[in-house]
Amino acid sequence: MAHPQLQLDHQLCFLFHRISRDLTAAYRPLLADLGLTYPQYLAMLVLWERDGPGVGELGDRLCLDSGTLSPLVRRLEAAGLVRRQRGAADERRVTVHLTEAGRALEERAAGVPQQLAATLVDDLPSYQALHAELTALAQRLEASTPRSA
Amino acid sequence: MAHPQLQLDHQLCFLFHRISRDLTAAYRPLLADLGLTYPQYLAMLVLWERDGPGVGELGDRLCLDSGTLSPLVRRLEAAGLVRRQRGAADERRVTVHLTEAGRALEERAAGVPQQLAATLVDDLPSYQALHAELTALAQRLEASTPRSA
DNA sequence: CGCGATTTGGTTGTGCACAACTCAATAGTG
DNA sequence: CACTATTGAGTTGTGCACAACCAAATCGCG
Repeated sequence: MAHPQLQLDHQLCFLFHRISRDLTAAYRPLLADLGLTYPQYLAMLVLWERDGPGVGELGDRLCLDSGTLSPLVRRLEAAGLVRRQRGAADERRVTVHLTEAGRALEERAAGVPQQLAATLVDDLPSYQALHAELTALAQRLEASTPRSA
Repeated sequence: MAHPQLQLDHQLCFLFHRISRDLTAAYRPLLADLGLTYPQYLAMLVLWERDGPGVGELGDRLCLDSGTLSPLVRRLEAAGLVRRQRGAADERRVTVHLTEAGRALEERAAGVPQQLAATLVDDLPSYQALHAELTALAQRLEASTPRSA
C-alpha cells in the first residue's frame, strides 16, 4: 500500500457519511407514514418548536441556505402542512406558518424518536455521551468551515 | 412544549446529518484542487486500494447502489481517471480500472487526510475512540436497516 | 431626497442518494 | 435443450445540497 493513510476503513469521514445515510434510511419508513422526507421532518421539528419563523431563521436552524430551503418549503406548502406569508412591514421577508394539518401532524410524529432510539444506542448514558461528543465535534467543524447561507 | 422529545437540539440524527454535510464542506476546497467531489474521492480511495473491481463490488464497498454509482463512474470516466471494461467471460459484468491519470492522482491526494484530521479531533486517542464508537454504531445500524443494493 | 450597497428570498445548474424499473446475459431446472 | 428465474448494470424520476446568480425591497450616506 503506497499510501496507507488513504485506506477507506480508516476514514472517519466515510463513517459519518455512511451513518448519516443509514439513519436517513432508518427514518424513511416511519416518515413515509407521515408523508415526509427526513429534511422535511427536520423543518417541521423547527416549526413545532416555534411557529412562524422567516425562511432565513429556518435556514439558520437547519444550517441550510435558501437554495435548498425554498423548494423544500414549497413542497411542504403543496402538501398542505404549511402556509407562506409575505411580510407586511418588510416585503422581502416570508414567514412560514403551520396549517391545522401541520399542527395536527405533531401528534402523529411524537412516537418517531423513540422508535429510532433503540436502534442507535443501548442505554441512555452512552446516548448522552455520544451526543456530547458529536456536539463538540459539530462546533469545532462549524468554527473551521463557516457556513455562508 | 407539547412533545419535548421532538426538540431538534436533542436529535442525535440531526447531528450526524449536519456533521456529515460539514465534513463534505471541509473536503470540498481540498478535493476541488483534484477535480473530485467527495463521493468521487471515496470511489477513488477504493480503486487505489485495489484496482479493477466490478461496479457491484465498488457499490458494496461504498454502500451505494447502481443507480448512484453508474453515473458517478461515468463522470470519473469522462474526467479521464477511470476506464470501464465489459467482462469477457460474463458480459453483464463491468470492471472499473484506473487510467494513468487516475493512478497519478493518488500522489496528489496523499496529503488530504492529514489536512482534515486537525479539524476533526485534537489528539490521536480521541480520534481512535470516536472511530471505534462510530464503527460499532454503523454495524448496529447496518444490521437493523439492511441495505438492498 | 437620490442613489449605491446590503439584505432576503428565489432560480438555475450540477451532482449525490434512492426507489422503481428495464434489459441483456447467465444460471438453474425440468 | 428449452424455459424460467436470477443477476448485473443501467435508466428514470424525485428530492436534497450547494454554488452562482438574480430581482426586489430596504437601508444608509451624501
